[in-house]
Order: sequence, then structure tokens, then C-alpha cells
Amino acid sequence: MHNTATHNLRKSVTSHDVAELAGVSQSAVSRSFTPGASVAEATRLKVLQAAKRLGYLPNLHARTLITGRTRIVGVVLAHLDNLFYPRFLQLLSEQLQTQGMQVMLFIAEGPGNDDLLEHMLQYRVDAIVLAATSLSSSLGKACLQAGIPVVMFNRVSAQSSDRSFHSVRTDQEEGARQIALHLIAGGHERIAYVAGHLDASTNQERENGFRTTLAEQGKAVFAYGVGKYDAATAQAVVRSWYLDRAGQPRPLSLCPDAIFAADDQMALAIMDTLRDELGLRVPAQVSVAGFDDVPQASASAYGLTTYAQPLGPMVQELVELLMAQIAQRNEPMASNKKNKGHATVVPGQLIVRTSTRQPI
Amino acid sequence: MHNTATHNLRKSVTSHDVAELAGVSQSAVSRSFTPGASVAEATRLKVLQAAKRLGYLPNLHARTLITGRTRIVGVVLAHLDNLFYPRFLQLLSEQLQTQGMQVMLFIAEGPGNDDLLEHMLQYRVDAIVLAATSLSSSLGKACLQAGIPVVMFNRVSAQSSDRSFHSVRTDQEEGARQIALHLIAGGHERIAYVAGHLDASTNQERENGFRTTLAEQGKAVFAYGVGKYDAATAQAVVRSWYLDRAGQPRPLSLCPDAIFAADDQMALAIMDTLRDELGLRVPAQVSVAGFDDVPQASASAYGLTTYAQPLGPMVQELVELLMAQIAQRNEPMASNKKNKGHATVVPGQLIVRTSTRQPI
DNA sequence: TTGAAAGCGCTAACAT
DNA sequence: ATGTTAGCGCTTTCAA
Repeated sequence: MHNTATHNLRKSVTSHDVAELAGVSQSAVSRSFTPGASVAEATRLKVLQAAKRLGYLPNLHARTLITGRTRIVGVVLAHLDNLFYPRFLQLLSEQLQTQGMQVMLFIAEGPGNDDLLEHMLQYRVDAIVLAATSLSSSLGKACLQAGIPVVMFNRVSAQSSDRSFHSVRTDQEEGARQIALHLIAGGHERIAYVAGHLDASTNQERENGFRTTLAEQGKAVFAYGVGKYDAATAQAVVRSWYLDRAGQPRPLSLCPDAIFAADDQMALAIMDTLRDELGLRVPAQVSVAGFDDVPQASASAYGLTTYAQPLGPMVQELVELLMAQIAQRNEPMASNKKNKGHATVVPGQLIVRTSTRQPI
Repeated sequence: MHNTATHNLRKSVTSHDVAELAGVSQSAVSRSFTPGASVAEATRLKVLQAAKRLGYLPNLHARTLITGRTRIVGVVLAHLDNLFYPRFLQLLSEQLQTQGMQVMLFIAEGPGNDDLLEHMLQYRVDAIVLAATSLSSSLGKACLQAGIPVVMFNRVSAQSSDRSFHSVRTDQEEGARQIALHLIAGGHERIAYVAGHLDASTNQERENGFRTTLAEQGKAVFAYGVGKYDAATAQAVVRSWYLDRAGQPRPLSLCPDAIFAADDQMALAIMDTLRDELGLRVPAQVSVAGFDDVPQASASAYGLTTYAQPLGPMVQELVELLMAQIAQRNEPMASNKKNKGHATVVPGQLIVRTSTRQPI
């Protein structure tokens, strides 16, 4: 009875309550919480004090209704067990938080992202980040039409027809090329490739860069398998290469002497299989290389040679793109002009460790 | 000019627009999008058709203003580089999505969670999940007062005074106890502990369970260091145990013959240091055990003995608790009674692998 | 600088 | 079953 706060358990306190306590109008309260608004310092103080006393915080949803901006970024993600993506998510979320924006998370394992995207749209997210997944073109269109910026991270649009989305990524072809050159320089003769998801643009570009470079050097892919960015699947592929149907080891001269896996995740699992199941020495008998440079790759138990994606710079580019897009959206005639879709490519770096035989 | 949709680029289409096109009232539109509402099937169809034609989706913020529910759960997270948490996040997010709820992510690395929590409250999240972090008691109070359910995941309140929060966790003391018993049974004489964050309840409970059990068995902790749940820090601790100031190896008889690290993350890094920097064999010369059972722990390169936290069941419990809390919030006189804070403890499991010397 | 008033897009009585 | 009406909590003209 003696405490005002106890009354407000059920209904949350509103700007009217604050106005009443502070003895000002409700608009004065609103202005006191709006950075550049015209309020006398004295009123602002009165208001802020009353607000604190009541535990008042502006209702962002009400604000959204008027301003049209939510300060929410929808992030679509999968493969959270590949450390590359958690690290990405953490960086992105932190950076956005410092800009006063929040991440709303959407997990898209497998297909069926469609009603997922509807949810995003219902929340009127200010922008959408698509990582580790593609977008059915119809829904992509819906976003563009709704004027919501979409930025792809490490993906390009599945539809070669509409490259109207912005994207941030490393040069995957170049990375794969450097891996290929490194393996060739190491004197490897039978070079194998373990693919990720065949329909993922990451895999397509890595595979393409790898094959092309081998071809340029007069070599072909000696063995090929699809690992689907999954550790167990990749291991099964490798087993099928080194063991015959009876489970007996094949002659090594008939097996790959180097394996490039489309991501570190698979490469690490492959090293395990090679060394502990098949009893092979890495890199003495088989070299292994990956892609991404996840933290585990540098653990001394692996020392995986890989191509590093510079997460920090990539996220920074992404955030800048995002903010620019969002800002531009508020300008009058913006949506009709710059709809080309800008593809930012951040350079990566070959990291040579001990899992590959070194060039002499 | 020929297409209605092209007009709606800037201002998003509202239920009024749909109503007009469908030739019904605006409330009819609202009802058509409300699951149990009373609409004639014919009208509903007309409305849905018009809605599709215009690309209409209900604005959830407007709805929120009335219903008081956002269907947003705020999740506070840190240590996303420890795979335990990404896996947790993925599971939680997926489960919530199936219930039509979304995760809003808040990264809390280090302190300063306070304005972070203000953001959550401004978004009027339906509930808050605190994982990998604690909560300043003042803000915790603010949540309770605002009637927002708070559930701790793998944490208990820092303030022993107010255990008013709900929590879901494994029995950390029991886990540590089983690790201790396993190490003792393995015949180890000099058992060391590498702590996580000293102020984290996970560490306190693990350390406590470990020490107590050793004491019961007439043993003490042979060596102790603080790894702060950080790989590099943990490695430094271990180095200091096995090398003297000059960087020369100490006699093994003066060094630990078993190390229990407060989480897998550190345990794996320690194995690397032990084997590759210090040239020791695991477990022949030193046994290593961890806690969590992250995926890497089962990689054959490590084969880490650890205590598994059953993520699936834990998340399921968490979601149930969450939904129950949210539902209860809408009931009239609920907030004054069941404010005890229920602590759900999910049993874990000792996973014995090859990083520890086996009991004879 | 301040207050009154209109309205953002929706749901929920209340009539009909 | 449907339409009308009154807000939800806020920002933003518009006057004063």
C-alpha cells in the first residue's frame, strides 16, 4: 500500500503514468526519451526521475508502429555446430548491439524456410541476413518488394537470374585455387576432393576453383565424394576410398595422397578417420586441407592447413552494408535505382600448417 | 500501373487494404488471421485470397500492443566459441520456433549486461533465458516486478539471497563427483583441477563436488589453477605445472598424474599442450577429463573422458518451464503465489573414453 | 518549449 | 457471422 511500484505488477507502466507523476504532458515524456527532441533540461530531469521511480521503459513496439523501424535484424542460420557460424553470430550480434540493434534468430536446418520468412516479415525486421542458407526466389522477391534489405553472408543467390541481393563473402574460388596450388607444389599426384552440399554456392565455388586450377596444372581430381558438410558423411566417403568392399585396405598407390575437404569440419573428421581408423600418417602418407580456419584447425592435435575466412572484416563489411541499406530505405526514391545488388568480396588467406606435405 | 502490388512498395499493406479489396470490414480481416475466431469459411477465403494478392502479413507489433504478448524470448548468451552453447542455442531456437516463438539474441561477453537487459525489457520479451551469465540482482528484481519470467540455464542466481528464479541444469556436483571417483579408481595419486570462472556457479559446483569427493576418499587436490574457461589460460596453467621457471621439465613424480578441467574446451586444449608441447603421453603419463561432452570430445584425436550434459532433455525442460511460466503470467492472481523458483535438475552421464587411465 | 490531438495497425468488446 | 467502436502506447504534427 505504501509503495507505488507494487501496483504496476500486472499492467506495465506507460508514458501516461510517468507524465502524471512528473506533472507534465505525455508528449513531454516521449520527448524526454527521444535523443534530439526539444525539451527543457528541467522537464527532462523531472521526467527521467519519475520514470526511474516507476520503472518505466518505452514500449518499442508502440514506437515501431509509428516510426516504421524495429531495430531488429533477422538472421537466418544453420550449421551452428560448425564453429564458423557461432563465431559469426557472436560478432554480428555484438556489432549490431553497439548500434542499438538486436538480432532475431531464425534457425533454418533443411528446407522449409518459407514460413520462417513469413515470421520475419511479420516482425517487420529492418533487414535480413542470410547465412548458411539460400532463399526461395519467390520469398526473396517478397522481401525486395516489401523494401526489406537482404544481405547474403557467404552465399550468393541460388537463382542466377536475380542477383539483386547484396552479399559479403570471401573469394572462395581463389581460396580453393591456393589450396590446389599448395597441394600440387607439395608434389601430390592423386588429389581428392570431398564436396560439401552440392547446391550450396560455397561448395560450387570452392569445387570450381579447385577443379579449374588442377586442370590448369594438367591434373584432374583423382577421387571425388560428397560429404554434405557433415563429419560422418565425409568419413564414410574417405573409408570407401581406402578400403575395399571387404573392408580390406587398398594399395596406397591406388588411393589419394591428398584430400581437400570443402570445410574444416569435414577435414578434421577426415584426419581422425585417416589416422585412427585407417592407421595412415598425416601428412607423410596423406595430406589433408580444409576451408574456413575454425579454431580447432589450429589445435596441435590437427594443425590443419586451410584457407582462412577473415571473419572480423567480413562482419564489419556486412554491418556497414546493412546500415547503409537501412538508411537508404528511408530515403524517398531509393528503391528503384540502386537495385543492382553489390557483392563485396573480402580477401582470405592460405594458412599452411602441418597436415599437408610442404613444398620442397 | 497494371499491377496492384507495385503500389505498395513504400508503405506496407495493412488489414484495411485487404478489407477493402475483399469487400469486408477490417475486423473480418483480423478474424481471418486469428485461429479460433468466428468467421464464415467463405469470408475467410475471400480475405485470405485478397491478402495473398496484396502480400499482406499481420503486423505483430500492433498485435503486441493489444495482446500484451510478443512471442519473443530473450536469450542472453556468452562463450559462443564453446560448442556447448551454440548447440544449446540451436536446439532452443528450433523448439521455440515450432511453438511459434522467436529468439532474440543478446550477447553478454563480460559485464555490463545492464543496458542489455533494458533493451530486452523495451522489447517486452515474454520471457528471458539466462545462459552462461548471471544477472545483477537489481535487474533480476526488475524483471520479476515487470512480471517477466526468468529462467536460468546452467546457472543459479549469484545472490544466494534470492533464489526466486527458475533454473534448469545438470547436477554439476554429481558430475564432478563421478569424475573424481573415476580418477581415483584409475589409481591416480596426484590429481589436479583447472577451474573455470571463479564466480560462475558452474565452476563453483563442479569444484565443490570434486574437492568434496576427493576429501571423502582421503585425497586432496594436488594442484590447482584457474583457467577462466579459456583455452590459452588453461594451457598456461598446465605449463606452469610441468615446467620450472627456466622452462625445463620438472620431475614427473612432482607433477599431476591426472587433470580435471572444468569444461571440455579447456580439457582439449590441455591435451594438446600435454602431448605436443610437453611430450607427455595421455593417459599413460597423465589422464585428462573434462565436462560437457562437446562433439570434439568424441573425436578420435582426443577421446576425452567427460561428463555429458544431456542437452536435448535439458532444452525440453527449459521450454516447458518457459511456456508454463508465460501461460501462468496471464492468469490473474498468479504472481504472488508460486514465486519460489523451481530448480530443475536433469541427470547427466559419465562418458569414459581414452584420455583417462582405466580402473583395473 | 510545451500540450492537445491525430493516428500507427491491430484486437476485443459490443452491437447487430 | 459481421461491422462498429474503442483503445493498446507511442510519435508527431499543429497551435499556443
